[in-house]
Amino acid sequence: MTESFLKIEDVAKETGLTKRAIRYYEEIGLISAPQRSERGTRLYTQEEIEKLNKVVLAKEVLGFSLQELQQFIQLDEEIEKRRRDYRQAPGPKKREELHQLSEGLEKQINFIQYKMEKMQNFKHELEELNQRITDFFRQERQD
Amino acid sequence: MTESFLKIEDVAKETGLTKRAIRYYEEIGLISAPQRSERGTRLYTQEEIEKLNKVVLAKEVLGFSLQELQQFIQLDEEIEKRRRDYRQAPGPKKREELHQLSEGLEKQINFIQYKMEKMQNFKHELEELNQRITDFFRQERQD
DNA sequence: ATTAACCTTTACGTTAACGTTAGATATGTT
DNA sequence: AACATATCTAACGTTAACGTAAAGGTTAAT
Repeated sequence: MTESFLKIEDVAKETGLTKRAIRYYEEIGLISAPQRSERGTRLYTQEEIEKLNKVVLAKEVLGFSLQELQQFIQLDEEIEKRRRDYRQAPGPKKREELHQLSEGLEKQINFIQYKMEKMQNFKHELEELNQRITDFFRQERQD
Repeated sequence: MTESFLKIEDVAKETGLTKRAIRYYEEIGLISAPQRSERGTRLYTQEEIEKLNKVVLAKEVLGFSLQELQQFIQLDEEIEKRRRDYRQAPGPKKREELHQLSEGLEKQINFIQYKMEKMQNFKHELEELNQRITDFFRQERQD
């Protein structure tokens, strides 16, 4: 019946990570420590799995190191926190922090934009090469 | 007067790599060995620099490992070779090779496409976060 | 009740991609 | 000619991101 706690192997299967990697991510503080059962077994929530999936995606797709990811996550969490804390009462110092957060975000956005443009170029080159090959076959059929 | 040979430090400056990295890339076969002076000093051509710059770009932007890059480069070189060799006389076995090249290219293209889509999603998320922050400031100005 | 299959921590091993140091030449400058 | 610089090879060092093995405890099933 009590079905909602997930052990580490379930998490591993859902994220594609190994159990070792998951523990390692926790060890270096990339993800926060999950709840434990009375005997010490790690129990994960669905939310934590989604967080891990995000990590995996950002790592594999963006090619970020775990250190870089840590900064992203930190950014993300601070924003979440701010959103809760200062909904009605953003003090004057906090506004400065918000500005800095925004600047950090813009930097990251530009960086991704830059990467995407370069990737587009690269893709274009590959497509041109492939076009030449298929052109060759087409030409041959007209023999 | 003889100005056209570039020593390794020049290459390092133009590519942003270290001398060690350049020798290492040669060592693992990522780039081919350049000419040497009589006494053994590596002498690079402009073409080789451009090749290295491509490597740097692909590594940093695409987040590829040197192993993955090796496959890309191999692909690229084989295509170049084929283009010279079989312009008029593509034997029957070679046509099979061409097909395989094309398949390899398409895989890589799809892979890049996949990456770009995920990056787009990621970028969107960051932009939404940033939007919330700037929205907050805008709202405040209407106080 | 004894396997089998999990979980845990601890700790040493591994691979990629270089960094660093050493020792021997080479080149360029005054 | 001497001196600072740069180049070479060879070899050991380093860091990140885990892999793997050992030793022990728990739970599930036969």
